Formats: sequence, structure tokens, C-alpha cells
Amino acid sequence: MENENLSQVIEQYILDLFNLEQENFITMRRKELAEHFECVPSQINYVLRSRFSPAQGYLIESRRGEYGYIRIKKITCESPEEKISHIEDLIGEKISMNNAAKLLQSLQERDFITARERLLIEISLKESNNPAKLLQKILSGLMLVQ
Amino acid sequence: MENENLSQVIEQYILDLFNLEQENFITMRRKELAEHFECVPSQINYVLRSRFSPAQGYLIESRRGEYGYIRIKKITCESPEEKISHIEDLIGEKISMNNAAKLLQSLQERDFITARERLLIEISLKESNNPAKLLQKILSGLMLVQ
DNA sequence: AGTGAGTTGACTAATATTGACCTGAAAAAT
DNA sequence: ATTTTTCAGGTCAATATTAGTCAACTCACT
Repeated sequence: MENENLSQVIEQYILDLFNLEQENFITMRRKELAEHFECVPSQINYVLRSRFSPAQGYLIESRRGEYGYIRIKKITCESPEEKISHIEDLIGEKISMNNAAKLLQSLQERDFITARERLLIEISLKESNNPAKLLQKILSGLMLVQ
Repeated sequence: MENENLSQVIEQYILDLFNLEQENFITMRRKELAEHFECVPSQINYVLRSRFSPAQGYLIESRRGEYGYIRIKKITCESPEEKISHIEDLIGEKISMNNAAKLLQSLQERDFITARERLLIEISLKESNNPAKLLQKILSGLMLVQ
């Protein structure tokens, strides 16, 4: 497996950090990571954006200036497989906006989401100019979150 | 990340004062704090501005001259109405996207929203073409549901 | 050729520290 | 009672340091 690119290597490095930690978050310095992998600092942002996004179950907190840091919080559960299959059964093949409301109601009735979560999702969908895409991302986030 | 900067140390010192007190406010002298930490007095103002703002749940009162003091009050939101009006204050003025993530972090730390809700909101904000407006709608909607 | 993931660096923005200068309240002097 | 002095907190700008954004470019795979 010689053909790994740098982003994959950095991703694995971060995942290894999570395995070492007992906490659900890790803290690092962008500058130091970039020096370690001999890349530009913005490469780290790309890895975070493409692999540790909210839709993938992660929250990023950061601070600039002296003693700056980047903290990645894992909101995902240990073994999301069961939950994924449950929700995928409910979703079926396609998510149309017509049955989005029904889907959310069903998810709430099965205690996969709370009333508050359903409300905030419906508000977001209503305001979105691409509700189908947003719903996809929200559901993929939900599937990963405990 | 064993390195802490002075502002963090002062912040923790103030938080410790709150834990010692049974009141919802603490009173101190800027000059004495600055002498204790061997820093310029305006450093204290910086800590207050960056860490004890209304968005973070605190109000500042002070008096100059002899017998001068600085008092930090914790916003308590004991009734639902107080909570709603407090949140409305925070989102009333247009929220810049720079501060949206920090506001959500602060709201989660104060248990106004859960980590799941924060994650779902961030997913929706990222997909939105008017994140500030969406955040306003989501938060005002959420505050109505207990 | 077109597409999309990955890479790069120039430019932008936020954080913390420091000190010079400003403002307000109460004591002291008149 | 009014003015002056002293004391203590407020504001702002300069600087250093670190992270974020954005757009151009590369490369692999259609």
C-alpha cells in the first residue's frame, strides 16, 4: 500500500491519537502537525474539513495566536453499525422531500431523535435552498452520533 | 499541551473564586489581581472581555477611584422567560459566522443545547447560504421547547 | 477533455501581551 | 461648598504569534 496520499496519512495519525487518548477529544497544534509532516499548515485544515466534519461526527474548536490549538471532539459512538442499519432501513433508497417530514416523525417516535432535534432539523430544511442535500448530511451525522 | 498562557491562568483563578463563593457573583480589585499575577492591569480587562462576556453568561460591574472594585455576576436564567430573553439578547444582533461556533460552544457548555444539537446545527449552518439568519431561527425555535 | 480529490502559498483574521493615555469617584485642601 | 489631588479602573493601539480562507494548481481516474 505504497500509494497513500498525505491527507490519508494525517487522517490516520489523528485517528491514532484518538485511540491513545481515553478522552473523546484530542488537542494539537496546526503548526507542529504541519512541521511534522513537512506540509503547509492549510493542509491540516483540508484534512479536518474533508474527514473530521460535523456530518462525520466531529466538532472542531480552535484558538489562534500564542498558545493556539486545534481541538477535535468526537461525538460519534463506539459502534454505530447497528444504528446505521436501523436508520437506513427507515430511510430506504431515496430521500424525497415529500416524505422528509414523515421520516423525521418516524425517527422521533422510535426515539432516534428528540422533539427538539426534530424541530431544529425542520427549521433548517425549511430555510435551505437544497433541502435534500442538507437532509442527507444531517442523517449521515445522526447515524454516527450516539 | 501542558503550556498555559496567563489569560487562561487568570480565567481559572476567577472560576475558582466562583466555586469558593456560594453567591452568583464575586468581587475583586483589578490592581491586586494584576499584582498577584505580575501583569499589567489591562490584562485583567482582556480576560474579562474575552472570557466573561454576556455571551458566556456573565455581566461585569465596576467602580473607579478609592474603594474601586470589579464585580462579575453569573447570569442565572432561573425562569424559562429569563432564559428566552437572554438567548434573544445573544442572537438579537446579527451573529457573525466567526462567532457562531463560539456561541454554540458556549451554549453547550452552559447546557442550553446538547452536543448532538450543536452538531446538527453546525451541519445545517455549513450548508446554509444565510447562516446567521438560520442560526437565529433555530435558536429562537429551540428556546421555546424545553 | 472533464471531474474531483489533494496540495500549495499568499493573504486575512483572531488571540494574547504590554504600555501609554483617559475617565471617574472619593478624599484632601481651600 | 467648591476645587484640587489621588487613586483605581477603562480604552486603545502596537506587536507577536498562530489559525483560517481562498483560489490556483497538480494529479489520477475516467
